[in-house]
Amino acid sequence: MSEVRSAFNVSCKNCGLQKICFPTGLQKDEIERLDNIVDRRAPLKKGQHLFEANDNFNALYAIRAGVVKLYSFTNTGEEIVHGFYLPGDVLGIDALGSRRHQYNAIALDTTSVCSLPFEKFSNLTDELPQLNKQMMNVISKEVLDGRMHSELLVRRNADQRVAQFIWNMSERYRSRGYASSEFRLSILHRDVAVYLGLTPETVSRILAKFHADGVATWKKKEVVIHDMDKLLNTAGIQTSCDSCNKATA
Amino acid sequence: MSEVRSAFNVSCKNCGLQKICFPTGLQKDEIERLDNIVDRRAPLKKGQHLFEANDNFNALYAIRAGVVKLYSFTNTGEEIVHGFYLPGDVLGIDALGSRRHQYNAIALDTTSVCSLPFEKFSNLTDELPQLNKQMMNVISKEVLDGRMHSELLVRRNADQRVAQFIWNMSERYRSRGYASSEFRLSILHRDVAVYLGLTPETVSRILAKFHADGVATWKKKEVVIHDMDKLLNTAGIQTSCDSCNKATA
DNA sequence: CGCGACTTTGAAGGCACTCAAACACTGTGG
DNA sequence: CCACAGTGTTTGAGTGCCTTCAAAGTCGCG
Repeated sequence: MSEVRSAFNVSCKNCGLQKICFPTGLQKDEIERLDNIVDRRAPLKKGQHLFEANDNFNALYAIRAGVVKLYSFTNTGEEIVHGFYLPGDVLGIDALGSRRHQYNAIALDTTSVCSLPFEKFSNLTDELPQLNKQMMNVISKEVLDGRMHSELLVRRNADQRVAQFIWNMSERYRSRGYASSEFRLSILHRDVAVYLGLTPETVSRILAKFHADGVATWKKKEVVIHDMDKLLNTAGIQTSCDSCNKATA
Repeated sequence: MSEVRSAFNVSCKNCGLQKICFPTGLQKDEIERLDNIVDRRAPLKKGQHLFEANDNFNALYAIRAGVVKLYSFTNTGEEIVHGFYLPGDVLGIDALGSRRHQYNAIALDTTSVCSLPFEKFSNLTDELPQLNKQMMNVISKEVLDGRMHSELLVRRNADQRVAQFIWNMSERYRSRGYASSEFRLSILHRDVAVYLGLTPETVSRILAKFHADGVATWKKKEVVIHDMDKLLNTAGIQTSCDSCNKATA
């Protein structure tokens, strides 16, 4: 526990997430300036909200540890899950335009965040071109993430959706330097189902099949990928297709 | 024809789309500076690409007249339609991070755009805070648009999707000052189907039903909404639900 | 231990897809 | 001006995937 506690208070320059988060490409003294405006609060407990829809927009949040679910509701009261945010990811982009949060952000596990008061951060981006560029990258990532989500929901069957979700999580852990074929995932199957536009029952059946087929196992928050090729195949992702996105007509 | 031609060369300060596009909130002299960097090209003919996936990112594009479809392909060669862009909308956000376009943008009709060379534009945003803010709004809109698209694809049946699409288009025309219950829509049913994650056959059947039920008619690029309440009802949109997005658990 | 929340498993049904064929519209060339 | 090809739309019949509903099973925590 003390080990975890200490991890909560690391400064940007000593943070292992530099490559993912805002400091990317910044000089040492620039990181220091960023560091100075970062507000490190006490970690959120599981079930606590980082912000809620309609809250005033005060800050961007960089996740240091844990998982956050971004969600809202339809007019009929059904939950919509927009995404899951891992260490190094940035939350709050949804409020940039209106200065009010559009969605709810809830911790799915004990979660620690770095808060970046937007006024100060905005002033800093004016002075540091590299930080401004990185801000663009972060926003751009948010846009592409949304598109990827849509892509997942269009004309992909349930098997492909679940397989792609597992693969995507694996990739995100890999890019952060963690094991990619075996990792802990504090996300309920129920939440994944909603995210993928499926029912919990369907997800359960598919995970059972994946387990039986030796593709991957997801039990009790522990994910193990047994056969990456099979997983990619099930997801409908061929690795050798460079010109797929090229316009043809 | 000469009437159309002249519309292609209007400067920002005389453009009817100020409220939608970048000039929002800018002072007269600021609009002039923006005007100076705008590159107004010859209109695109139907079927011409504004840019294609993997193209270098040179400029943002503001649509002055016409319609543009943003699309790509899955690894299996199926088309994915990300959205349709109307006059006043801004295209090219997808390339902000990587400096390469991620998707293809094709004109669905004769289309005129204002090109904003990104280097110059970027320098200008550094000098004009209001423009920078408006840039944030534009990007933010792109993010929310993506989320709305995902929302449409999750747990909404075919009827609701089509109804919501028609309503959405109607709203977009209304916000631009055009008639909202009767408008021209140069989008193929086929493209709408792909955008909504449906087949053309399904869309056709639903439009036939909407016509029979006196909800709306869409024939030969002409959309007429007969009963807005019925349409909203079919789309599953109740207008009186302020607290729907509020977190409850 | 016992409760609540989540997950698993089974059976039945419906919505949207697939396949197929006819129909309508558009532009082109004879 | 008409014939005709190409593309998009409509309509019908049959099927399959995923949902829905229901109930039992498991996990986590006070």
